[in-house]
Amino acid sequence: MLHSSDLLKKNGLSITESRKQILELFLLSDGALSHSDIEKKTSAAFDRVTVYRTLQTFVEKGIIHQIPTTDNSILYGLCKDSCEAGHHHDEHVHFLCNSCNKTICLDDVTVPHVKLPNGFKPLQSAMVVKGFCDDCKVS
Amino acid sequence: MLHSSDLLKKNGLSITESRKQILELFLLSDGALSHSDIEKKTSAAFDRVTVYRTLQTFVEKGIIHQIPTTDNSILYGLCKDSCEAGHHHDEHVHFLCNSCNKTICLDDVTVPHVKLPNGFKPLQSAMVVKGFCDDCKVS
DNA sequence: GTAACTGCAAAATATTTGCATCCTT
DNA sequence: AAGGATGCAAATATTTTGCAGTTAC
Repeated sequence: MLHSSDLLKKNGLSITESRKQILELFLLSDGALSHSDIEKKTSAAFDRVTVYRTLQTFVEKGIIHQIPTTDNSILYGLCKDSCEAGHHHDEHVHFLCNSCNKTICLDDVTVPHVKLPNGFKPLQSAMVVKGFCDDCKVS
Repeated sequence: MLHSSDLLKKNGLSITESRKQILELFLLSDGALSHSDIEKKTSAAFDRVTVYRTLQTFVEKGIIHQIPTTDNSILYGLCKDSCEAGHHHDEHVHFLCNSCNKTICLDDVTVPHVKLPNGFKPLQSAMVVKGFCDDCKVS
């Protein structure tokens, strides 16, 4: 298991309490996290501003990526190893469970290519599927 | 061309100045609009609160739909005729242009089905493709 | 006339910025 | 020791709520 300190070091970031703990949350979480999730899970141990700045830094370094949502919030998910600074490989499908409300990165499900109208040049795609996850499905 | 008053009437909404003008914006716009787009385009003729409530009403009635974004904002796009209250048919692809920054509903491009891991039950999918649109493409 | 809609005020919430202090290297 | 990261204060922005006055039907 990759430890948070290693991951920080690998990305040229200095190792601080807030970065370690916030990154640890992502490593342990099975779903994506929002800013407020992080505040709750760290019991507001860190200043709100620090959380904003830490998340921003992680996104810039390619440690986490942003997941599109239809409410006005941003969700963040851990990137796979293959992500690099400024060059996200986040073309996997995100799954949002209507029951437990977790958002899960389906790292192994890649976003399919679609045929666009003439003249449109696609560069990257994101996909969010809603439904019931494996734990919540009615079988 | 469908007129805003007809569309309001069809959805059982009373016809007011703000609803007419905001809906007109959507009918004339070639891209999706955010709350602040609407404030700008109406020159703040209406109270900010009215805009919030109008957009919410339109979403409930199925006149517009929300488009997922990775910044913390909500974009709204006009629904096709087939949308009904509480039952959106917005499974089309949304295109976000990196150059002109417009978000366009590609009504004719439906979101493809993806094979999910065992146990996941999909109900609806959303897809956003980024790139260059027809107007901005480098040819 | 009545129910629904709007605008205003204000509260609640979220985000950004500047700066002094502290911590990592 | 030096540069970067944090916390605090405060400014700014966004969203929600209650209520009184106005408008559509």
